[in-house]
Amino acid sequence: MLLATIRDVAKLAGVSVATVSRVLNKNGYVNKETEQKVITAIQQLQYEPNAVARGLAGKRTGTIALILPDISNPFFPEMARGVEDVAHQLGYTVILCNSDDHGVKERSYIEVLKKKYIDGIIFASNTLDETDVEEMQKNDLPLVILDRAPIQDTFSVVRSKNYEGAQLAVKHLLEVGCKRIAHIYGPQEFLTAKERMTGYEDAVRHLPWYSPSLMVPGNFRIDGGMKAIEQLLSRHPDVDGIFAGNDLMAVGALKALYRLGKKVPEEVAICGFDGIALTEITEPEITTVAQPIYEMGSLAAKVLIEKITATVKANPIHELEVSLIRRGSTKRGRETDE
Amino acid sequence: MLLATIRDVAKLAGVSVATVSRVLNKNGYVNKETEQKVITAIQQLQYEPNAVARGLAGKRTGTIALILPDISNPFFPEMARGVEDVAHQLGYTVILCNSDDHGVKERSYIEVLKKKYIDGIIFASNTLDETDVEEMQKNDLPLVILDRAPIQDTFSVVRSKNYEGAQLAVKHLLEVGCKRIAHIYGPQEFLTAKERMTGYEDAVRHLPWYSPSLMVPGNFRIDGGMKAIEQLLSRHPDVDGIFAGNDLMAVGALKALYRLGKKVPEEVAICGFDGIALTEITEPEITTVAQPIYEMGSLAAKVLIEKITATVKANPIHELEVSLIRRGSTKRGRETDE
DNA sequence: CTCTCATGTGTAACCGGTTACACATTTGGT
DNA sequence: ACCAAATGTGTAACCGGTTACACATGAGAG
Repeated sequence: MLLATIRDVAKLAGVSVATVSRVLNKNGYVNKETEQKVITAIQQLQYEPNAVARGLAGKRTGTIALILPDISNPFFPEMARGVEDVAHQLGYTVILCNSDDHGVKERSYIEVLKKKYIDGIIFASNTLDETDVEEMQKNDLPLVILDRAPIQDTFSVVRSKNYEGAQLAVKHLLEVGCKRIAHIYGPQEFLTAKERMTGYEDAVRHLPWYSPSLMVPGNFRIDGGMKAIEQLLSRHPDVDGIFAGNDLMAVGALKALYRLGKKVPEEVAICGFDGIALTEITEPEITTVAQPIYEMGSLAAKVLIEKITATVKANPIHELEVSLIRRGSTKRGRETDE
Repeated sequence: MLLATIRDVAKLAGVSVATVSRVLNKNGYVNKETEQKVITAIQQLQYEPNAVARGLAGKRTGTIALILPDISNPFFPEMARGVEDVAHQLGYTVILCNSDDHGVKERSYIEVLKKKYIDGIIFASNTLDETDVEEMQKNDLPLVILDRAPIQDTFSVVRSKNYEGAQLAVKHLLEVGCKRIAHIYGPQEFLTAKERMTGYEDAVRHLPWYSPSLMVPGNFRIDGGMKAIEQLLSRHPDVDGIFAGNDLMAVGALKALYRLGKKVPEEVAICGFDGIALTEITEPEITTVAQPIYEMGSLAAKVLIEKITATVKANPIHELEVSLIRRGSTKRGRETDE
């Protein structure tokens, strides 16, 4: 059975295709009675407008793209879910792209996406630079970027309070009685990693025990957290609190400490950052500064679709709150607990 | 700057659009010299064929859809990654859909996807029934289904050996000295859960200690695993081996046992199923029967795209091997270890 | 009693490709 | 030398929508 076209509907309703199109898109003038005839014809034929033809004629495909480093990194599925939920709700469809934070791959995706008349892109990937952004701007492709600084007002940004979150983490570790708090920082090409590190530094630099060597690098992955702990403990065996730049490294830290026979939280307390589900499956569960990951995704989608449909182009910056989730990895006697 | 069209290229090369199209699609006869002129013109204009127009004219959009229950369920990101990698490599784009295993949502996605001239669908979601499949067949939408029985030869199936895997798990638990092995089974509407349960039953039913009450239901999630353990241990305090129907429930079992003060693996050994990354972050790490999750995704994409491009429609059934990954949760003295 | 403007509808061009068909011109087999 | 098949290329219809523009009607303003 072949699908009905707008011309079939027009014929059956005894009107022109233009009128049918007006009914469909609710624009232009249409007489109430005429409209009813058209609606009846549409129902009779079970007519569904062809999205591809629509895309070609109207330059709108109802499709957005989500470019992220790697969907199998546990941070992103929840964000992707947020994006997809909102998009679906608003009648959009989401294309998934894994860039591996690799500029070439990212650009090749953008090429394809432009050819497909994508309506907009959400970038949760970190590679593209100013030039790329300008390039997009020229094609006036609406753009929302996650975890970037709002350097330009030409694109919208969704991020959360990394600096404040880091301070929250340190403050909490101090409260539970830590006397020497180290930080495992992420790759400095990520703004998030940088900001969290600065937050840590500003929170501890005035304290008597502070030393720059308490900061060790990690790669934002589990193995990076493990290596960091080995390195750290050989340098500072007396460390009793760890603020990891993200949750995966916190998991790694926990693992490494366990293998070294250090008790968590009794001997060393750990606090992560991100609030991914993984932090609830370890034993003890890991205290973390949670970003509203799902909301970051859903908000990004909302903002993007607003940009797509809006006539005036605003480029708001959304900075979301983070919150400390206290769990076993920092639970000590001295804490006045709930 | 407006993008060049095929007519611009034709004009510049001094040929007709048909010829340009022939060069583009490498079909029909084209003289070598003519071809060269066209190629030069394409490069000069930086011409990129418009995918939407192509879709409208040729009924091929180079887009496939992946319908899964929930991308934030840790089983699926890796599979999605497999799908996307292959798709991207073969020049296809992937649309992501979360069905929540909800029939209505699934069908609403299918509606939209048909309108968008999607080339094919990979189903990792379990809701659609015979009628739906036939419906797809009528629209001759290529289909690949994961984890379904090969009841019909009208669609392709990718699955792995659940029954054999379950037997593998039980055999391993016996080998490490378990004397009484329980099974936490998943929701029986999932074929996978059913097959794993049958595998377990067939492996233990002849053993002296066997009792049907050693099988307790779980929901394939962490909390389900925890509840199952509580229920199980009150019924059979002497259980010393757990075969969980999937890894999430194995994680839950581990958590619950830890809280009840049972030592893993010394007092109770645990084996999961799936091979998701989560099993490596707990302490001890969890032994599991690993499915080749990434490969299931990449194979599904390969099969689907083959179906899309092939003229003759075969509907192969691919049943992948599973493998036991031995980890801490079943490591006991008596095991002859590597 | 005109004139203007809001309302209502149809025609046909257009979006940017693919491809059926027509029309050469070679090639090669007998 | 003759004719069928292979090679090469162009014209124009088509995919299924959107929309600019033309045209008609009726109402309210001056």
